[in-house]
Amino acid sequence: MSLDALDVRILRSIAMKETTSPEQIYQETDIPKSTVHYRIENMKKQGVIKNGLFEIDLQKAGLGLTVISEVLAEFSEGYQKKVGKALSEIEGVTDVHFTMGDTDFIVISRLPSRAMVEKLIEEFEAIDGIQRTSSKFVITSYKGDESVGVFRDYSEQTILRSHGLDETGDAPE
Amino acid sequence: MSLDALDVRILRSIAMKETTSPEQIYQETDIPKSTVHYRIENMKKQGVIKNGLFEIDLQKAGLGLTVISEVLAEFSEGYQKKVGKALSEIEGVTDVHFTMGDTDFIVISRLPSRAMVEKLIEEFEAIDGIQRTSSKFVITSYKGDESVGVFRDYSEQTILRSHGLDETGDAPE
DNA sequence: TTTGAAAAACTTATTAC
DNA sequence: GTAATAAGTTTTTCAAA
Repeated sequence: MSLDALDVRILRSIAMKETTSPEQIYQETDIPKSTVHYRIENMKKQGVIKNGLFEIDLQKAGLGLTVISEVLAEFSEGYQKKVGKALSEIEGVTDVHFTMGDTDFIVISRLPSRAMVEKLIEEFEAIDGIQRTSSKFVITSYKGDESVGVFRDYSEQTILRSHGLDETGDAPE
Repeated sequence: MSLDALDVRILRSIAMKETTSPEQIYQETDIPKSTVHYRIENMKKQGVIKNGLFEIDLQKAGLGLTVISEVLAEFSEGYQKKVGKALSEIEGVTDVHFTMGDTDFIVISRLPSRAMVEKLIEEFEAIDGIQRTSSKFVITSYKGDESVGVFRDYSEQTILRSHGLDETGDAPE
């Protein structure tokens, strides 16, 4: 199953406006209620949308690659908050935990493809105060592999590309 | 803000039946629709429930302690799946990722209190094939500190106790 | 705070384009 | 895939306890 531009716009709207109401999704996206309804039912059938709370299956939504990173930052007054926020804003990052001990941050990211990992690491290292990062790939997630809010964490473009589509929703030539 | 027995039953029902519909919650819990509605509105006002998709604020729900554990397991045929499942079933565990590299599993748990950490580690180490674990506390989560499904991961008892209540929902003598 | 019943709002199905 | 409408359900409100 592959999502198209309409699906992605609907899923993003669900995540951004935090609603599942066809009426509200219509107001946000201008996609007619009846179409919204039709698409959502389809995505349910195909397992992309998992329940009445509209949890998203990350695999099926094209975000099947999970990366766990340890991020070491240098100490300076108030650095923790600044770095924490900067990490949170990187596309694909879904969890940022500041921990006790020598590692500082544990960051979890969901990406469409291996190609985006390099970009992710670069963005980590571009943050002022970050000293060192160490990332590992997740092979299988036995728990915690769905999410309600992920679509907040990506541009429409990124998701479309992960399904082999350009911004219009057509396959690029 | 503190949840009571009714709130907890409603939140669990939302997580288990995967719905936010007052009608369905009523069928599961026997709490009248209008009461369900009243309680949900209250929890929204207080920030326990965060949006139309009913994401739960873990802090406010009494699950504010996050623990990240590395779990090293010994290799044997098919051990990965067995251990992954066993880890997933431990109360409080919300994420289990099997990774490339020497660490094997990264496990994330949400707990009501420090008192439950010891129990958690014991349960890890009781699993057949687990060699070594290393856990750290999360001090602040800059992202990823809400969840739709958490209430699936606890018994009603555990949540009630974390709010200083016994199984009837009354404060114990 | 709880509740049952009434009113209001919304979703879903249907039809035609 | 869209649009409009009608039918069916559901949520939400409300006044009383």
